Amino acid sequence: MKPADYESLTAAQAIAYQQELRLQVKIETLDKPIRIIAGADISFNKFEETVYAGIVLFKYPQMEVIGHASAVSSTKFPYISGLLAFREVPALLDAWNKLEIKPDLMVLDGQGIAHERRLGIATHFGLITDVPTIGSAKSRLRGKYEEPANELFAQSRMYDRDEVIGIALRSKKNCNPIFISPGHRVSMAQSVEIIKNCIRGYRIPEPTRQAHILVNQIRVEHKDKSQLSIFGITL
DNA sequence: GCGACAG
DNA sequence: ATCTTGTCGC
Repeated sequence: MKPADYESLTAAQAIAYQQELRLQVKIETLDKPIRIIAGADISFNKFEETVYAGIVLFKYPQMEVIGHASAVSSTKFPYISGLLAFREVPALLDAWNKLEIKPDLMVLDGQGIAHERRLGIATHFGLITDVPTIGSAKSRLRGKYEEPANELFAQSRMYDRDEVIGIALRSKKNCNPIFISPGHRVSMAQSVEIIKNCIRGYRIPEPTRQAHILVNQIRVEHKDKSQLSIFGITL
């Protein structure tokens, strides 16, 4: 199954595919050094099928931006909780293929294994590109956890039954926690350490924060361009 | 049946 | 996710 064919899947088929992919997920220690890290995100206008995907590259752990790539794509797959990857991965893959340099690890906006079938978007993307990934979500999808103390980097485990599927991390004091989980080919402990190293005074870690800024401005520019054409203005 | 529900 | 001004708290 190719990401380009996700559009034709029904929700039931998508779930069945996740059950297949689940068997290939590797949550293990990454022993290769991380020199380049990337952040990825998607933006779109409500009610429209166009999606804007972007990936930003950073030197790690300095976190200096060293490059980026983006792609404008289209999808008919609706947003369904638990099936986010089928809507966003195809566009992200387009941006990924345009990348001059491939990162050693990528941070995605969403869950890794902190998912009902352990197949959040970060896990899904890592699996099909064979790149180590980490999921950094702004809200919880799955798992019970206790509120982390209101101190920088306070954390608490997220449980699904007896399994630890993620960590609720206070990335900034007086802000709600973010939810970290390994996506593919990295461990839980590494995932949290790496994300902590990516925090630069904001609640959202730099990789996804910068990727979000990138795709948002691309979307707005694209919107301005289509608005101008309505008025018959050409540039 | 009811509540929950990444982006 | 996106639409949006002010506003309350650290």
